[in-house]
Amino acid sequence: MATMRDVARHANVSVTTVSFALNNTKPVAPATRARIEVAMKELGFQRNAIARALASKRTHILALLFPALQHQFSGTAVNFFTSAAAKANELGYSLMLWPLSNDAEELTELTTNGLIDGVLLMEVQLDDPRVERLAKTTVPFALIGRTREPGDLTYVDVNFEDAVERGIEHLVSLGHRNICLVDGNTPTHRLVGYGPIVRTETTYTAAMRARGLTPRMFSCDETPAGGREVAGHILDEAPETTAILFMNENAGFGMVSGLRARGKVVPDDISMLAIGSSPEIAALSDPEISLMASPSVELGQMGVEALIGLLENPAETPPQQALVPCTFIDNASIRAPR
Amino acid sequence: MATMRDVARHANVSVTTVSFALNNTKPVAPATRARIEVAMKELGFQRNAIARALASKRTHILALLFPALQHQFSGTAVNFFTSAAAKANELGYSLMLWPLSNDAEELTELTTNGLIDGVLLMEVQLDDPRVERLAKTTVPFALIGRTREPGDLTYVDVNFEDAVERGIEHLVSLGHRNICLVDGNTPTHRLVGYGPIVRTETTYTAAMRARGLTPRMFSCDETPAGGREVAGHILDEAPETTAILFMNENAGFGMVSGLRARGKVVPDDISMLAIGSSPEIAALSDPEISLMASPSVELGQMGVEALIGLLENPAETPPQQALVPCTFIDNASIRAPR
DNA sequence: TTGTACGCGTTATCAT
DNA sequence: ATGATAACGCGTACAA
Repeated sequence: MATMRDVARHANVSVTTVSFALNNTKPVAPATRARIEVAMKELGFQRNAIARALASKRTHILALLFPALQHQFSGTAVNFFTSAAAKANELGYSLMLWPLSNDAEELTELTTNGLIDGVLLMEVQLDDPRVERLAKTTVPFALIGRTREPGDLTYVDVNFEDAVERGIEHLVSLGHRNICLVDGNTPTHRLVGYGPIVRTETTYTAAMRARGLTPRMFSCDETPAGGREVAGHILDEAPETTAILFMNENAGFGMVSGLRARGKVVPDDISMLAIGSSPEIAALSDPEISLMASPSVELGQMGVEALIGLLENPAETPPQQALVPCTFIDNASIRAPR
Repeated sequence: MATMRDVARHANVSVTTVSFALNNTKPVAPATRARIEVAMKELGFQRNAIARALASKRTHILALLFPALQHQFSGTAVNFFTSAAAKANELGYSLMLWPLSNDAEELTELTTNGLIDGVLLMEVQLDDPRVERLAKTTVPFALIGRTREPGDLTYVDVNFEDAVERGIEHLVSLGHRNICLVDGNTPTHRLVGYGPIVRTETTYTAAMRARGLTPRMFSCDETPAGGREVAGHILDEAPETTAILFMNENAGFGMVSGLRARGKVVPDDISMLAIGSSPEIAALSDPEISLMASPSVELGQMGVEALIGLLENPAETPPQQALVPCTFIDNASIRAPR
């Protein structure tokens, strides 16, 4: 591998000048710059990222932290990873993957060994211990999702409130008045408080009341079996239901068949609208489920952008805080009530 | 941040000794080692990964390369990423994500800037240009999947041949004799040759012939719509079919409903067996699809292990080449023919 | 067993 | 506009 010294010699200049030319740190005479560029081509030179990092104290590496134990996390995750990594590359950064068990040690080690410039935190909970821990370090970080009180933390989150509000409005405009909500029900969610679910429940309740309608909430496991079961509950306990709003991708499949088993057809008898699902998964259902699609690609891109912004404009005010709307995709699971 | 110099001073030794103690490079007197450890604790010392890399010429960073444009790639991908990253961490490495467009430049830049120790290549095609390019560099690399002629390249791949063979055997043992194959049909697959599909078709044909049965192959888009369409073709062109072997996760959903639309029920009238699918996705179908589950977690782990083996035992013979079997999960889509 | 001193390939400071 | 030279923090001959 050719080093800057080789290039410098080859071009009859000092390494300093080569560095200036490469980084545009200081003006370099066009003629010398040309010589340098020729030398670089001839030697196939490429700057050593490690030496660069050691001298400049910036590695241009970002860490993507996510819980090692996934729950649902299906179609959206890959899109998210991919778009985040692509955007990072585009901006001259690399993205590192850190599946963390809930071990505190790891996190501190990771953030203090000088390998990374910043951290992107996925699957943020309402009261996330990782956030508190990171806040004590000096490593810049951005959240995907947000805590209960984000303060001036940098974050990018899905605008579930907006999605629920628009979803209900759409259903109501079609004539639905008995709309129930079904969400997930894992131990994690109930214990630590999973933002999307809590915010969705809150918004749902408020949006229904604001229209003089009665909120009816159900929960079930994030499995088709859970969906079949809850379908029965809904028909038993809220038989007047004409539309179901749900943020439980996997259970959706079971709900369709659970309803069918009881003689109810989607969408003829009951409409269904998924919140925060992915188009790929929703399209697998029969009928294809209409959904408020989670903006996973945008989330990945914006998260990276926000973090890099934080790194490169240290004292930016105000902090980057973005709520990204879902996209309504009207497939075949909604129609006006009879 | 405390450096080794600080620790050395604090413990009244030289940095050399600290380094020896940390790396076990040379023996260190128990007493000195104790003093050093105390000093490290008190100062909260942690080695700087970058300086370490610069001096040792090993970054302990691996790159995971995958095509930026995904096709199917759903449930398995997240598991794969996660398990690979976790295994890397466990072995003292970090995993970097590189969604590459098919741009040659990027690849060479990436491999010559000294940032990574080795490369893990995903979604390897039968004649993969990336492999040829990498072979010309000095960067060690391992394949997930394999080329037509892997030679002595290090790779880990799914044993599709075994999965198909076992799948057919299972169906035949239940009495099925008219088993057709459905696979994917994207431009990429047809043009460059996608190993899993080619190998599956070959094995399927051979396995059928070996049993005196007639192979019938169909292809369709990797969408539910594609599945519905091909279901019609199958009923028209091969009405004697009693079982369908398919490696087209998304189309599977469409096939079930396409068959049902023509009055055929899975599994009563026709059995279905997915090859290389994921349990999560297969469970979403109604009935739940029986499958040969892709060993994505093992693949991620083994790929990383193989690569690290290559890095740390430079002249290992023979090269690590592993074929990982699928796991048969018998859900509810198979039964004996009438 | 421990220490001295140099090298790794850049960036950054201070001259010129 | 360009150049010497000192960091950056750690690994490792070589010496003692």
